[in-house]
Amino acid sequence: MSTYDHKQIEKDWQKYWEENETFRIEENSKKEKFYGLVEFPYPSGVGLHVGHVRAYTSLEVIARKRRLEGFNVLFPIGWDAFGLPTENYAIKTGRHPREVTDENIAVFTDQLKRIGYSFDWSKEIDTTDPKYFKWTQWIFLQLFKHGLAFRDRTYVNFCNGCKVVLANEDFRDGKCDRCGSEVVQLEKDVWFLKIREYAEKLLAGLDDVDYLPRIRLEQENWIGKSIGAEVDFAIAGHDNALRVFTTRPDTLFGATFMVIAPEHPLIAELAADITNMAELVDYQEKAKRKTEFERVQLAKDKTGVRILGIQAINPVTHTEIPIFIADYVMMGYGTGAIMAVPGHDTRDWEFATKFGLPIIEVIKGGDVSEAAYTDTDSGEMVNSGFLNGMEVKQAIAAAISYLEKENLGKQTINYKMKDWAFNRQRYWGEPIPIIHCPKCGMVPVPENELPLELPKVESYEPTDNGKSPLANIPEWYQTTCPVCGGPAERETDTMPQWAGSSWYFLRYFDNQNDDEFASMDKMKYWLPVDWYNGGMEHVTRHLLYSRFWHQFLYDIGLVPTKEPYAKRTAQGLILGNDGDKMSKSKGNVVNPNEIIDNYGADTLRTYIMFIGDYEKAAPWSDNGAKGCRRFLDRVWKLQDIVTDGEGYSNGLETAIHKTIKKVSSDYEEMKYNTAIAAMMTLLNEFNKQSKITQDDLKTFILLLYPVAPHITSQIWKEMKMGGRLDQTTWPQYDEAKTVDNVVEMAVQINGKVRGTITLPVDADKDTARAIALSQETILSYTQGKTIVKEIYVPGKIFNIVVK
RNA sequence: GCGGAUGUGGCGGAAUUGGCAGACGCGCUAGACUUAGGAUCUAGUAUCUUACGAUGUGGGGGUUCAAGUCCCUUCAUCCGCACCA
Repeated sequence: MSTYDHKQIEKDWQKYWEENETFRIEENSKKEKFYGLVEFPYPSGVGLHVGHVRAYTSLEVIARKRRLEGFNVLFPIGWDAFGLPTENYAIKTGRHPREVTDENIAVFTDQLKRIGYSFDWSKEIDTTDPKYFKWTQWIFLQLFKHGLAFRDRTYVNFCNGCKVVLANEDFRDGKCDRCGSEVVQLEKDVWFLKIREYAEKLLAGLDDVDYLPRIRLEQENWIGKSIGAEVDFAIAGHDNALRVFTTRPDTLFGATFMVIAPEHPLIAELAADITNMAELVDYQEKAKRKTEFERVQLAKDKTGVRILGIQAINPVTHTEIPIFIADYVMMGYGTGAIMAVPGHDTRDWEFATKFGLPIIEVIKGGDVSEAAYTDTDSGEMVNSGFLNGMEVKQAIAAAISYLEKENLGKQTINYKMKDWAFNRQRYWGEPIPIIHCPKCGMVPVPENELPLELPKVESYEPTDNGKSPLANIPEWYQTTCPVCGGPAERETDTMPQWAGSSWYFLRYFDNQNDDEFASMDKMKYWLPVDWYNGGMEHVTRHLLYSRFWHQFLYDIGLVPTKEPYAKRTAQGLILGNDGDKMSKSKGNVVNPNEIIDNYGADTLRTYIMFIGDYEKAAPWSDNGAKGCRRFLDRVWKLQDIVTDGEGYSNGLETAIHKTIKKVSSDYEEMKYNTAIAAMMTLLNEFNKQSKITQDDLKTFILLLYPVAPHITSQIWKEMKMGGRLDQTTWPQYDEAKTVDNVVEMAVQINGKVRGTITLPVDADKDTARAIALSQETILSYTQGKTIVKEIYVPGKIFNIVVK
């Protein structure tokens, strides 16, 4: 027998698959399809991470299995290649991002091929390819034309290091996610997409798909729906009303003051009546200088300023109450104003205590002089006029119907999710295809002029004022208006990185199409994605953004399914061997290439699938990887013990049928670790037998093939098992043959195991008792005692209760 | 603060509807083969105990013939959201 030379074997088979186009999809196939999608990588300079390997190998296993099950399988890969790291690197080294990107893609491609993934490379896509982003821009224009893209002047988060405006999601703790620099507030005109209009659809759509529960939950939290009421508080002596959002209209009688966000427009509206304007402006200035992080995280001590000169009127008690500005109220949520109920809200209670404001108990149960009483999901209303004596739920309904009857308010739904800040002030992104005309306003670039490409320039460094580098290139941004023909300027912002990934799954199966982003016929065949796997870090933003685009495209009749992904799963992190998150600074990064060189791609794949519970984080272990190499060595050596004989060996038949069943279902449930454990167990059985038939080995090889395709293909070839392994069919099991005829069963006395008996699986209780009591040790426990009860579960347990 | 999850050997982790806890792998121990072993093979490996046996799935309590699994309570860790009105 030849030796297991992983380098040669893997090289040979990768070449064979490439030359034979083994994994190319069938066009116009009558076969049932399977679309397995993995999150396409950002091709960074550092190369592939073992985390990618975990994410990709799982669906790789499913894809290879599906092909053997007769499906037409689409398992594609591409590049999410716009983005800051490439641009930053390009600036640093004075090279063009295009060049850097191509280089990185080449590195990633080589690595993915060396792992032996069964991607259909003819369907590769690249978000930075003009032929691709033509359609990203085109979809943006459809959003614009349907009123879902708009510009608004707001305060944005500007990173001093990257010189770029960040979405709320792109920084944490006041520091930029990418460079760690401080993030400050800057006023700017930016693009938004109205994802909030799709909040309800995005929630409802979750009922039609199969996402892991924790994924669904994170999406629901992110959308953050809450049902409450909007209530108008009149301003004494004015026609103006101050509108608040509250989830607890039942506590209206306890509202003793109001708080509005520092940016609230009411201040400007009533400036004439306000007597302490200077003080308010001072507070506004201070608030503006705080980042959102400081307002939220650091401002534990409530600050605020009372607005002098105006008073609100509580619509149910008709008493005049003061109005404050305070930065614990956010302009971005609800109406930017609240009615403060200090008796039952901790923040309001702190504020009221600090400013000496009245605190009224309206729900029985606590002591509001000591602390806010917030255990108020139920309880009895007090001090609340017509609500007195009611239960909370009843009171909420009663309050709302009162407000609606009196025209003071109405039931309202609010969402935490904000509109999607859709812009970057950088070079390496899709240009937003809009032209600003002094006469016609914002005009879309005509669709036949797409793609709107980036100018080829020397300098693409960011400006200091928060404008895109494109704003430094007059020959690019100076243009004529497509409507009036007059001089006009192009939008110089580019799209955020989330853009290209919001629709990429629609492009794979029709990646050469220049007339439409994808043909309807092909979409009708391939959509939806049957199974989408990726990281937990993308289950809110990316998943919601792409579902939003897809639902929009569905609404305008351009895609055939409401939801893009039928099923979504997520893998756990792979940690360094010290149990910490892998990072360069900790020096605990595992390079997949090293494993491939030393042990082979099959070992890498097997170990990463074996490492632990797929959904949980697991620390890398070099010894664990070595153990998997040992396993494959032992698999290779099975060739030595194959002897003549048809079918399965007598002593192995049940074990083989059991293993087929277990491996088949474990793969589907992403329990790769136990599937591999089951194959290891079967291997041990084989070796105990010291000889096996060709059919024993054949089934084993097929089960292992999706995980370790190179070694299994080679064994298949060397053992002359017939035809091509990649064209054979997945092994079947016979349910009847998965159960042992004779079982070993524990015998318990009073619930404690005192011995085991061997008996036919379908033996009755009397038989079991006879065999059990024929054993001395068991008899010694029953002698002199009375058997009061016998529990016999065939095939499981025999428990004798004695007194 | 709110929401979710997870606690099992020295380590990663297994355990249908409650039915022999610790599968499988790592590590470790002993032996075999070897010039050698950081290769390979064989055997062993939860804890306490000389043994019989007892104990054991974060802690405490409960249901049951039987609990890692069900119920109550408590602690710890991780993740998500977070002055969200």
